[in-house]
Parts: sequence; C-alpha cells; structure tokens
Amino acid sequence: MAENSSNSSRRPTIYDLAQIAGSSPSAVSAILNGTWKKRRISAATAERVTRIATEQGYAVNLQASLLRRERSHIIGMIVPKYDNRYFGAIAERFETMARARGLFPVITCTQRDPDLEFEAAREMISYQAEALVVTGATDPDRIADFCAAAGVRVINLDLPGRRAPSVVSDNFGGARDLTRLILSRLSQDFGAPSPLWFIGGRPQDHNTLERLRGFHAAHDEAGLTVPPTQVIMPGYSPDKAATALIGRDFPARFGIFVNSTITMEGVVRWLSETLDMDRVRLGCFDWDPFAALLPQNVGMVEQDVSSMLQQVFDAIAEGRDQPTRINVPCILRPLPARVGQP
Amino acid sequence: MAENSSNSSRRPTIYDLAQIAGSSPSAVSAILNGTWKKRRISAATAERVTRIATEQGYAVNLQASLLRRERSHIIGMIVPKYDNRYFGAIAERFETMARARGLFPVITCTQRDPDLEFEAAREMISYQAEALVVTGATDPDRIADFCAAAGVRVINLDLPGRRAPSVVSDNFGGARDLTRLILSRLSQDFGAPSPLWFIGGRPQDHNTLERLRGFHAAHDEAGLTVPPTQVIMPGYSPDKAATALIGRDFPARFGIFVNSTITMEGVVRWLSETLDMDRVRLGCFDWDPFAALLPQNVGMVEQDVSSMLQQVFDAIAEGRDQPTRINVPCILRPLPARVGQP
DNA sequence: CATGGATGCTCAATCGATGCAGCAAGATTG
DNA sequence: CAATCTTGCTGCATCGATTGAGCATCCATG
Repeated sequence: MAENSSNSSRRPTIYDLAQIAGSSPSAVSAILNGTWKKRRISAATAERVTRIATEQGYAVNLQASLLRRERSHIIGMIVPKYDNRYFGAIAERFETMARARGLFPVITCTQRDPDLEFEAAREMISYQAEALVVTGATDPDRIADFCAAAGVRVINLDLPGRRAPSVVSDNFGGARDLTRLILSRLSQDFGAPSPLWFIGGRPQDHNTLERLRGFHAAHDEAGLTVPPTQVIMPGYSPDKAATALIGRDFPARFGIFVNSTITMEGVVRWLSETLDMDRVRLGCFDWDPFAALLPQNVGMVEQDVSSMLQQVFDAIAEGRDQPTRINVPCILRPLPARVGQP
Repeated sequence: MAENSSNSSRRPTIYDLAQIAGSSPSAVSAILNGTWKKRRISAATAERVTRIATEQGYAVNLQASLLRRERSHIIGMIVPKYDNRYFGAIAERFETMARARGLFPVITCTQRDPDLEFEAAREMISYQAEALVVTGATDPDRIADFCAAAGVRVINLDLPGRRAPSVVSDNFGGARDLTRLILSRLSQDFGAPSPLWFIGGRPQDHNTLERLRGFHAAHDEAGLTVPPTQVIMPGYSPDKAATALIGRDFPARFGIFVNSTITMEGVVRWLSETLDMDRVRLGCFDWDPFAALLPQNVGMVEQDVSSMLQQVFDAIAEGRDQPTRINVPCILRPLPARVGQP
C-alpha cells in the first residue's frame, strides 16, 4: 500500500513532502497535525498533501514535534513484574485509561530492582513524561525526590511513599477479612480453630506489615494468639517460600495465609510434594482464576484495580502533590468447598 | 536530595547549567553525555558541572537529544494482552534482553484490536523506534507494509505474517505431542481411547489452524477420526468458551484439548459448574503454574519464550528482512496423575 | 477606483542537545 | 624567540516540527 518511491533509506520529513507537493513545510505541518482549518489552508491542498503523506509512508517525528510543543501527553508507569494477574491488570487498565484521556502510556518493568526502578524513572522523565505512576517500588521516595526536582508529578501505586500521593489497597482490611474467612472455614472443616501460618513478603515491606496487622487483628477477635514462628517472610518468590517451609513441623490439620499469588506457587508446590493436601486450608491475598480452583483454597482477596487507577488519574488531573494516602477497599472472594469434610 | 533552587516550575536545560557553572552549553553537553574526555574538558570542570546538574535535578531532554543523534536505540513491541503467563513472560524477557543490548524497550498492549495495533505501531515509528516486534497481531502485514515504507525493521512474533520475518512456536509439533499425551492418559485412566474435543481460538487464526493440524495428526496416528462437531473455535475468551460448551452432549468419559490458558479458564468454570470433574481429562496449549495443578490436567505445552526472543534479537541484529519463518520447538510438560483411576 | 476584509498561503524563529570547526593561552621544540 | 603543539574550551549550524507574523491576491463595498 504505502510505497516509499525514490529515497529508500531515510524517513520522509515535512520538507520532503512540501517539495513533492509544491508547497511549504508550514502548510504540510498544519495539514498533518490537524490545525489546517484554523490556519486557512484550502481543502484541496490539504487533501493533496495528505495523499502524498500516505504514499510516502510519512509518520511525524515525535522527537521534533514534542521538542517544540509545550505538552508531551506522555504518562509513564513502572511496574515490578508481569508474572501475575494483579500487575498485568494494572498495566492493561492503565494503558486503556490513559488512551481514553488522550495520553500516551509508556510502561516499563523493573524486576523489583531498586536501581532499575530509579533508572527507568529517570528515562521516563527524559522522555518528558508529564506524570509518573510508580507501582510497587522498593524505594519510591528516591524517585519522588528526583521527580520533584524535575517538576514532574508522581503518584505511588500499590506501595506507598512519604513524598508523593499514594494509592494503595486496604491491605489491613483485606487481610483481616481473609483471615476471618480462613479461620471460620478451618473450624467448619476441622473443628477447633487454631492460629494460622503467614507466609510470604518481607518484614520491611509496607503491604506485608499491614496485612500482618490485619492477620493478627482477626486472630485477636477470635481469641487466638499467633506464635512468632508461624510468621514466615522470606520474600515473595515461590522458591524462597518453598525452601522456608521445608523441614518445619506442622500439626495434623492447619491453615495458611499466603501473601501473594507468586508466593502461592511455592506453597502449593511444597504442599503437593510433601504433604497430604487434605490436612490444609489456605487463603491468598491477590486473585488468580486458576489458583481459585485449588481445592484447599477457601478464598482470595482481589485488589480493586479499576478503582485504584481511577484514583490515580483523579490525583493526576487534580494536580495533587501532597503525600496523601488513599486506601481502596479490596474485594473478598470466598470460594466454595471443594474438598470433602472429614 | 536533589533540590531545584530558584526557577521551580521548569526543567533545567544545559543552557541553565552552563550559566550557573559559568561555562558553555557545549561543554555541559559533552560532560553530561560522557564524551568530555574526547573533547578535552578538564576533570575539574567536569566534576563541577556534574555536581550542579545533580543539584538542579537535571535530566537530559531525550526529545532534543534523539532529534540530533542518528540512532534512537529505541526498540518497540506490541503485545495483545498481559493477562496470561505467556505474554507476560514475553514482555519481561523482551525488556531484559533489550536493556542488555543497550536498547530502550517500549511495549504497548493492544487488546487484540487491529486498529489499536496499527495505531500503536505508528506511534512507535513516530518515536523513531529502530525496530518493531509485532506480537500476536491480528493483521501483521498491514503493520509490516507501513514499517517498510518508513524504513523500520519489523519482526513478527507468535503469529506469522507474509511481509516480514516471523518467529513462531512449532504449534503443529506442540499440539501433536500434547494430543498424544492426552490420548494416552485417556486410555490409561479410562480404557478405550476416543477422539478428543478441541476448544478455543479462531478458524482464521494461523496458530489455531496449526495446532488443529497437530491435533488431527496425533489422532490419525492412533487410528482415530475427530467428528467436526468436536472442534469448537469461538475465540479465546473464557466466556465464549464456556458459552460454546453449555448444552452440548458429552460421553461418560472424554478428553479435551484446550487451545490457551485463557480459554482454559472458561472450560474449567464450565466443568466445575456442570459436570462431574472426574469424567474428563484435559491438556492445554500454554503454561500456567496454577492451571498445572488442576487434577484433570494431564499436561501443558510451554512455549520457549527465551529461545523465541533470542531468535528475534538475532534477526534484528543481522538485519534480516525477508519474510522467513522460524519455528521454535515447544516444551511438553506432562503432569502427574492427581485423580484416582476408576 | 481606492479601501477593507477575507482567503491562502510562506517566512523565520524556536524548542534543547550535539558535534564540527575554530580560537586563545600556555608548553615545548629547534 | 618564533614556530608548533597541546590543552581547554566556545560558537554556531543542525536535527524536524510548530507557530506567530506577515504578505500577496481576490472580491466586495462606498
């Protein structure tokens, strides 16, 4: 269809098109960026230039265009990983919502590496991003400081920071509700309720601590005390979780609070390799449609990605930059019993 | 840390830094882009300017920089979705490999929408991307034509096109191996082997057809013929799969070939709502760690994302632009029996 | 037929970084 | 001590698109 006629190697510019069309670069520019009516270019010229642009396979050079324009309309996001439904949904929803607002979304994935997070943020700023959404960052304040100096708006998502507005899930409430659910299913299926195990995350991690607080709150309500040895925080990775569980003693019947779907992979691998799966009931923070089908799984906490991103875009639109904290309630998804009660 | 001293609103440029440092913009530019030794700037000046840049929260304007430089080092990718492990792994691996090669990866997600795919490709070209990886696109040839006209290299990934090199999984081989596995497990668990159902994908979709070919080849080997009514291709979405399955008649014991993990969600929902799960054995094209734990699942086909992307980067590095086709073998992952044999 | 307005353009400065050409001051050499 | 080399810079054109200012025509009006 589009056929670059003569000069095969280089991309055509408005100067090339102007020469072919026998008009000026200004006219071509106005025609191709849609301001031609305002600039009183005739419809005939506009059509001719547009046709030539298509024939030549012209695409505007955004580097040149953005250099001149005052706004870039670029909005950046960094996410740690794409290996679970939560961050996948965040990325997809962010792109859709950004486009709906006439913004150009740029996302990059930083592998939970603090240096890569910072470098990626710096790159976004170098691309003249108008705002940056920092998702699940290890060190959001370092990025916020840099963005403040550069005059770029930042919003923290998922993990809060002290130097910019943060939109996070109500980790406390979600974890408390999930813990209640696991405890009630435990007593329903196994009789006497006993304190759960908590597995996954890091002691330095804000979300892990909030969830642990909800976990303890639900135990307190039930008059239970969790022995410190039952709280295991070796990071999020499946391997670390599985390794941390191996060789421990567990009672005949027990329950587990799993801190993320990624951790859940390790937990389930360990369970299936070493234990009679019927001895255990578990619940998991975060949603995954297949994990929801595991027979021992009594419930999952789905984070409300749409509402969270709505808050993010509201904060950006309003130009908020005080370090406020917005807590978005989670959605508890109880799962039907799939294992026979003994 | 970084503190923008006086003019709070706008980002500092090399001209601002030059004024503060009492030197010229050229010197500042050379110092900050690392060419200062070659340009015989003294270490003292370099250090002073670098300090001032940090203090002012300077970040290079890549729009201006890239406009001037001859190479952008940007490499673009479009992916359909982030809602499964396969595309998630592609995105993560692509970013890592691109960075390792000194390239700046930009990925955007196009929701399986052909117009959005094209618009996204055009945007990447406008950003002066040096190459574009088109993953799972509905209409890769339209994009390839546009890129050819603009003189930008394109590689198709996952779904092949006719106008550019394509790197795809060996869908035929993978599907044949998986079908063999399901059939053998079926006869092992249920006795007599009978033709499987095939669910998911679209009849226009290259990968679906290749997998269907492998599916039939394995049946042929076993002396079985699949009735056409057992091949159901309503798209990939869980809802469409579940809807297509409702109300059909199935024998007492049977097997299903599921065309993707996304489709698998619908299949499993339908199974759990309407059928005794013990009646069925299934296998799925694509890998998901939780889906692997479903007791009826006898095996999954993992696509070799690392090898595929290695081929993609090789093709880009070699400057290949003939429409060659590279088939990357898949990895069959048989799963242990988890349901009691009757 | 001079005047004023509308129409349909073109000119040229500009955005910020880059890099070649060149220049001044000091050091070295014949 | 003039000639040459080295060191350490600065000046300026340039990349491609944008945009305010301006300049010919043409037509209508008094």
